[in-house]
Amino acid sequence: MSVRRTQAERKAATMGRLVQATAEALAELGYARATVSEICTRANVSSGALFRHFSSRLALIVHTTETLGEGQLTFVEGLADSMLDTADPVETWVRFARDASRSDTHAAWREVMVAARTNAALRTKVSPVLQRYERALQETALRLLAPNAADPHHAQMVALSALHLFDSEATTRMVYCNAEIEATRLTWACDMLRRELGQS
Amino acid sequence: MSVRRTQAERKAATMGRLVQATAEALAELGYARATVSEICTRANVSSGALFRHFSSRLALIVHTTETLGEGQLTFVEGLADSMLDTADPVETWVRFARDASRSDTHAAWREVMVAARTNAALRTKVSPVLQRYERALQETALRLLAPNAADPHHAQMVALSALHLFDSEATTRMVYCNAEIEATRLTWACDMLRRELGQS
DNA sequence: CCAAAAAGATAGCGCTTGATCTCTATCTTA
DNA sequence: TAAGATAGAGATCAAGCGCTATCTTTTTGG
Repeated sequence: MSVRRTQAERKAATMGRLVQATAEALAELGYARATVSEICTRANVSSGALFRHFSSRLALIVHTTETLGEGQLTFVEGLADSMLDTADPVETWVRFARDASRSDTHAAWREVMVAARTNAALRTKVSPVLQRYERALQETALRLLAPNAADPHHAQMVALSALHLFDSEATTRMVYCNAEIEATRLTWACDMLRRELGQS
Repeated sequence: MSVRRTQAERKAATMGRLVQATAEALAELGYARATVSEICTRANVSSGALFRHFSSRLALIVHTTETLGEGQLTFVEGLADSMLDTADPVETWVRFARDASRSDTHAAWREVMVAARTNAALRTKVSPVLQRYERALQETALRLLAPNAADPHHAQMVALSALHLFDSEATTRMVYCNAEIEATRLTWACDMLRRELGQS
């Protein structure tokens, strides 16, 4: 070892490991069981070191949530950029919606949001993060799906509703999975979205 | 006081109080913080008494979940019965979907389902409960919305997807509420559902 | 009316939690 | 290179957890 690193580099490295470990623990174990010691074990960092960089478990989780949101946004924006002149943006959007909803990233994100409902301190910290995330997502949806929509608000609402479709499905499918419905829902979502956005 | 009751009545009464207290604690505090002592305080029952009737906290929560599911089902079936020959069953269904999604009952239900994703013991116990619930809901939806549907499976999927729309909304609206979208979504859901079911 | 049984209350056990404290290792600056 | 600042380690703490053993109260059946 003995690679010489600046303090800033050391700090960034361990903070990065902590954020990733937090996301994994949230996805695998849920909010309540993503404990400080669990996260420290996964990140290979002592609890003393954790509390040097984050004032509390709450601060660490909020920071992790922000990072997850930013990651998702850059991904979907890149997706939109590369698909702007594609034949079928609706299929791209629906596929993204389902895949993203089922990802570990989204599982961690949802754990935080569900916990925020009953945790006032977490909620106030995370509410603006969710707001920024949804706003950015709306804009990207509009840009990709209905750039010339007569009623942009309506088109955005429809696009976000498509996300909701798979978001709720992803929440319960780990408990009880209805494969038949899931398959038909995917194709139906594409058809329905085309119909609903087509009248612009 | 000193009202003389049979042992069966005493037992049923305290079990009922425990179930209701569990549901309230789940809705208000979430799965992790719906602790045994919290539930006992709300139900005015000692923890010793709790563990006489329920072998573990898990057993109590599973039993509460079953009770909540049955309650929802009898409610929606009653709704369907009284609305069978109504002019606009779609509006009834969508209104029910949104109101139910926002109820404390559903909040408690969702807490259990979210916890089940990362809790294997809870998941195996609660999976058949969710399965029965969804099956019954599908049948009722079909009976109310599209009794003569050419493709019953498709109609059921569309009806359940409408539920998902508001379910996901209800999860996040406590953290960040977009009133504008919520309002337009309600009317759009009715219109969309009519279009999608109308082709039977 | 009274023993047996069932229901309920109380105390506390073993364990885990988030956070803090002290101390050492490493890096930075003069 | 010495002095000071930052990063990390690890023991420790009070509080709260699910659960059980034990005791008291209420109901039951002969």
